[in-house]
Amino acid sequence: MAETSDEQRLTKTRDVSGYQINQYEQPSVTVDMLIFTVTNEGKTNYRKLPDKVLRLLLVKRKDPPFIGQWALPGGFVKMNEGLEEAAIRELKEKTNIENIYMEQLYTWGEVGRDPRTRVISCSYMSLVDSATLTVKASKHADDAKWFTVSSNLYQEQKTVTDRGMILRQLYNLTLFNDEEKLSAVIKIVKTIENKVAKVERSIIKTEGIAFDHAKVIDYGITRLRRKIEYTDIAFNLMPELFTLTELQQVYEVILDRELLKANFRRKIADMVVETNEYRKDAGHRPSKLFRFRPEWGVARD
Amino acid sequence: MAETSDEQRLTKTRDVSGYQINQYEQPSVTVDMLIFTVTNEGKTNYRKLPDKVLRLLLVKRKDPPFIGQWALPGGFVKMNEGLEEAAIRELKEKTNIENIYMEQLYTWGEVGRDPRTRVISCSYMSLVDSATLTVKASKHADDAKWFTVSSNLYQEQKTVTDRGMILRQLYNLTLFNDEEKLSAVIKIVKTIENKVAKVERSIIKTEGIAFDHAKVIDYGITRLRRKIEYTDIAFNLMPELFTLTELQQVYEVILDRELLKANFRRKIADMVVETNEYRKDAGHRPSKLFRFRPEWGVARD
DNA sequence: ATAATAGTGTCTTTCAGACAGTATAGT
DNA sequence: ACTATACTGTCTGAAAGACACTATTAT
Repeated sequence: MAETSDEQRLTKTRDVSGYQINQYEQPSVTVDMLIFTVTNEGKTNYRKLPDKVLRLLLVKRKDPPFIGQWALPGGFVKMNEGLEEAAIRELKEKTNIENIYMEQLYTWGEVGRDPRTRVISCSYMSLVDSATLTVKASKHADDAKWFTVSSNLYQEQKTVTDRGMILRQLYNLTLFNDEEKLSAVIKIVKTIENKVAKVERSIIKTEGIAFDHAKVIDYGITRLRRKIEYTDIAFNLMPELFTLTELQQVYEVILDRELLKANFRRKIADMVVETNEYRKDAGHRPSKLFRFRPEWGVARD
Repeated sequence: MAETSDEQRLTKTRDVSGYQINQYEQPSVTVDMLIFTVTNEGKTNYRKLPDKVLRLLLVKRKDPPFIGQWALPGGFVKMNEGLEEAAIRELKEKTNIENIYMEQLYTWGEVGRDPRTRVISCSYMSLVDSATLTVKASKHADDAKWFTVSSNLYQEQKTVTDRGMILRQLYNLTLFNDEEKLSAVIKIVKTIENKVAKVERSIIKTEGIAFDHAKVIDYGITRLRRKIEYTDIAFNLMPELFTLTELQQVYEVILDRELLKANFRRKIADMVVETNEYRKDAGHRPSKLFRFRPEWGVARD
C-alpha cells in the first residue's frame, strides 16, 4: 500500500467526472457464502435412528454465464459496506438468519475465474442449526436449494524427488438433492521443494457447478473437517438440546468416518452440560439430553 | 455471485466510454505482505551463542496519509494479475526473492481502513531465510527496513455471562531497529454467546504504524505461532544446514517461551536429517549440523 | 424375548512435560 | 580446571485408540 503510484491512482479514482475515471480499472469484489447445516435423513425402521447428512445451500443461476447451473450464494460488496457486513447481509437475504457462526475462509483472485470480467471473491463459511431454519430461503426463494454434500479422497500418489516431494490427491465432490445431482473432481497437489511447501487446488471436472465454486466448496469442507477437531464449532450445527449420539453423528458425517462412542464422549465431555431431560419413545433405552457449555473454551482462529 | 444485478452491473462496467462507466464504483484491491525472517543478534561473549530475533520488513511512507510512518509492503492488484501473482511480484520487488514460502493470511475489508477511499487488502505471509537475503531491499531500497518484532499478551479478562462468555485480551506489539521504535496495542475480544463464537480485533493505540497494519501484523504473528506448532514452516526460516539448538531458538523466539531441549529434539526428530558436519570453534562442544527432511510430511492448510 | 440404542470401565500405546545426567570442545 | 553448550535417558501423567461390558426402553 505504500507504492509510489498510490497517490496518482487514488486521486484519479476520486475524480468524479470525465474519461479519466476508469484509467485504473478495478477488479470487482464479491463475497461467496458457504452455508452448511446438518439434517436428519430417512428413518427406515421404527427403532433405528435417522441418519444425518451435511447440507450446503446453493442458488440456481438465471443468467449467463453458467445459466441453469448452481452457484454459491453471494453478491457484490457495496462501496460503503465492509466485507463481513456484506457476508452478513447475504446470509440474512438467503436464509433469513442472523447472529450465526461465520468465518472468513479464503479469497479467490485468479484472473480467469469469471468469464465476464475480473472478479475477486472472498468466501465465508457459516454453520447453522437446521431447526432454526424457518424458511428455506426468503424472497429470492425458489432458486435456492439445499444439497447433500460430500467430498472423498479417491486417489493419492506420493513421489519423493531429490529435493523434496510431491503429493497428488484427487477428491470427488458430490452434491445432490431430490431433483439435482452435481459433481466435480478436484485435484490437490502438495509439494515440498527445498523446504518450500505449496498447495495447489484445481478443478479437473465440474458438472452443474458454476464458476470455480466446486473448488471453493471443497476447500470449505476441508477447513470444516480440520476445525471440528480442535474447536467447538460443531455446536453451531446443533439445536439447543441434543443427545450425545446426535452430536457424535454430526462429527461422523463431517469427518466421514466412524468414531468410537466411549472415546468420543470422553473428548467432548468438558464442552457439554447434562440436563434432566431425556429423548424417549424411541424403541430403546432413552438418552439424556445435553446442552453446550459455553464457558468451556473460547473462539480460536 | 448469482444476484439479479449481476448482468447489469457487469455489462456497465465493460462499457468503456461515457459517464456510466463508474456507476458501480469498485473498491480498490491491494495485497499486503508480511515478510518475516529470523536473524542473529549480538554475541556478547566469545563462548555464548548469539540470540535470535524475529524480524519483519516495513517500508516508510513517502506520501500522505500516514506520511513518514511505516507500512507493510504491498500494492495494488493489477487487472490482469492474480492475487497470488501480485503477492509474488511484490515480494520479488521488495526482497528480490522468489520461490519462497507464502500463504494467504486474511482479507481486510472494513470501510474506514484507508482514509482516502475504499481499499480491500488481502494479506500474505512469507518466511525467508535471512542468509539468502542478498540485498536489504532492491531499487525501492532505502525506504525499506527490517524491524525486530514481538507481540505479548499483557492483560486478560474473562467474564462468564448467562448465555456464554467474553474474553478480552490486550496485546502489546513492538517493532524496533537501530533508528526507529514503533508500537501498538491490539485488543482482541473473543465471545461466545448462544454457541456462536466470534473474534474481534481492534487497534487501541498505534504509534508510527500506518493504516490498520498493526492489526494485520499482530494477526500474522498469531498465525505464525499457531502454525509453527503443527507444521514444518519453521524450516523456511532456516539456512540449508543448521544445528538443533539454532532450530530450537527459532521456535523459542516465535513462540516467545523457552522449550526443554530433550523434548524439543524428540518432537522435531523426524523432520531433520543428520549430516557429518559440525559447527566448531565455539568455545564448547561442537554441534552436529542437520538439514530439513522434506519427505517427512506434507504441506497443510 | 429381542432389537436397537445408551452408557461405562479399563487396558494399552503414544506423546508431552520435567528433570537429571553425561560428553566435549576452547581458553 | 572451567565455562558454556551438546546430547541422552528415563520417570511421570495425560490423552488417544481399542474393546468389552452393562443398562434400558418399545414392541
